[in-house]
Amino acid sequence: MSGKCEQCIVRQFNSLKALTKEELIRISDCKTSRMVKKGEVLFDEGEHINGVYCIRSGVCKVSKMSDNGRDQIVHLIKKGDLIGERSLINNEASNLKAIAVNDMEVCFIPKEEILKDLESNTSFTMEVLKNMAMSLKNADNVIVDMAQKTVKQRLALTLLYLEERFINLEEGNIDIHLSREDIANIIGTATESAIRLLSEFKKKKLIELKGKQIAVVDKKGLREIAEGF
Amino acid sequence: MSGKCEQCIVRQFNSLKALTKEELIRISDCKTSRMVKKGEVLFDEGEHINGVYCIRSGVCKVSKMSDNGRDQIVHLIKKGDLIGERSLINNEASNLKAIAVNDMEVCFIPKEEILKDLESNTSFTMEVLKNMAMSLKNADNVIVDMAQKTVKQRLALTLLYLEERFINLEEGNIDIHLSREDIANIIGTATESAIRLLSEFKKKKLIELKGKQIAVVDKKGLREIAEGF
DNA sequence: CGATTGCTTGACCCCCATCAATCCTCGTGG
DNA sequence: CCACGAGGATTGATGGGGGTCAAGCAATCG
Repeated sequence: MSGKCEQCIVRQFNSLKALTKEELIRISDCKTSRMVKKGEVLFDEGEHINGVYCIRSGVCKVSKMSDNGRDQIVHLIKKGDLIGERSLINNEASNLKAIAVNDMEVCFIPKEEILKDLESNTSFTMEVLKNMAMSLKNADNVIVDMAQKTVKQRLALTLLYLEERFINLEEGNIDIHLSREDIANIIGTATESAIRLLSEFKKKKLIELKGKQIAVVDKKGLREIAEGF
Repeated sequence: MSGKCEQCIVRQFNSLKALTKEELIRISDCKTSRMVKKGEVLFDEGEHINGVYCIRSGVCKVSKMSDNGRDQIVHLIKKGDLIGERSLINNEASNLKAIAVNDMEVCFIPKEEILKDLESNTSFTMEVLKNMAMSLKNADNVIVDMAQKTVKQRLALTLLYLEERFINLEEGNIDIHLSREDIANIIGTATESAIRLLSEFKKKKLIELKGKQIAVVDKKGLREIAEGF
């Protein structure tokens, strides 16, 4: 069922592109592939992942449960992304939960193999390091936005982000089906608040709601809102 | 004025501990030391740092300006910490500003030297990687807290954090002089709100305010507040 | 076609941002 | 040595954002 890593296009999008052909063949031999259906849990908080997932297709939401019982979504992972490096590197159980937003195909590479390459292939390690540095910078930005911006601003930011990462070029829609609750859990607010603001944005012709799909119409308008008029 | 890295205790606290004696001597020869007075800027947003700072003494607050004109403090850096790795690794200008909270003594190690060691010393690279992974996990937690917790909860968390990292064992105080505005800028709220909550905590005997110093009295009580009663 | 789940809107109220006024605490210079 | 000014700390008043509860509506599914 699973193909060969050497021929897999997906790896061009992540750190694995720094591996040599030999390393890829070795990885290919020990990896396992797996389908994850929409709504299924890829891994849960507290679980030892013991490896890295490489996403071949589909999208998953990565969240953490807060004390108040609400899930906060901290990442959206899609085709070409790696996930699980952090827990692997500091050798801890995952502090995050990953749930498929639509059907996914993922490859699992066991810990030892990745560690072997991290030890021996410097340019691979540097790639991983670069990715982490980017994620870290990104996380700092999110912290600032969460701390300083209103819910309305955060929704505008989130829509722009979703448009950028998940646009369907043919239809102009945001091409993942997130529930209103999911959206609320990205921006960190109550579902009702998110809904109300969405309909406000719609009224102002900033977005369109085609059935359940969301399409960004006025990027500039959203950007202005996100930055505070 | 500056000592030798090989003999510097501070490096035990950060990734530099993974360097060999020879590497340390080389670093020692090309590093520069510098005093930064309270309130002075170590580096600013948009600045190319071109190296890494190793903090020998003192504390600095690392912040990012939000669109609304308020500084959000995202890190507090103290003795033994390294800062600047991220910008170095992805070769970008800093997106953060660092200001000394009290007088500091810092060593600056130029970019090329660090990169040289990253390329050649795997265990050093892995140390850096581990640190990043930890920071990243931490950042995710902060995002969740910012998104989901009330200002009161965030203040309780912040006080516990400050107590843990900056306690003065003799006096039981939190041993850095942060202004009320600084504290507000950590939790992401207005100065007045922070002040009001501090005096509420004092009334409930959770903390004591000795002059400008803050001392945590009832950790358990604060923890309960932080988790939502 | 019930029934469960998700979406939407209304009503209510509390938290918190904002503006304003006062007090406190220094450092500085007369 | 004291007076004064400036910046920080504190408290009060006020209004709006957004969380929560509740009810009605649409959609999906066995």
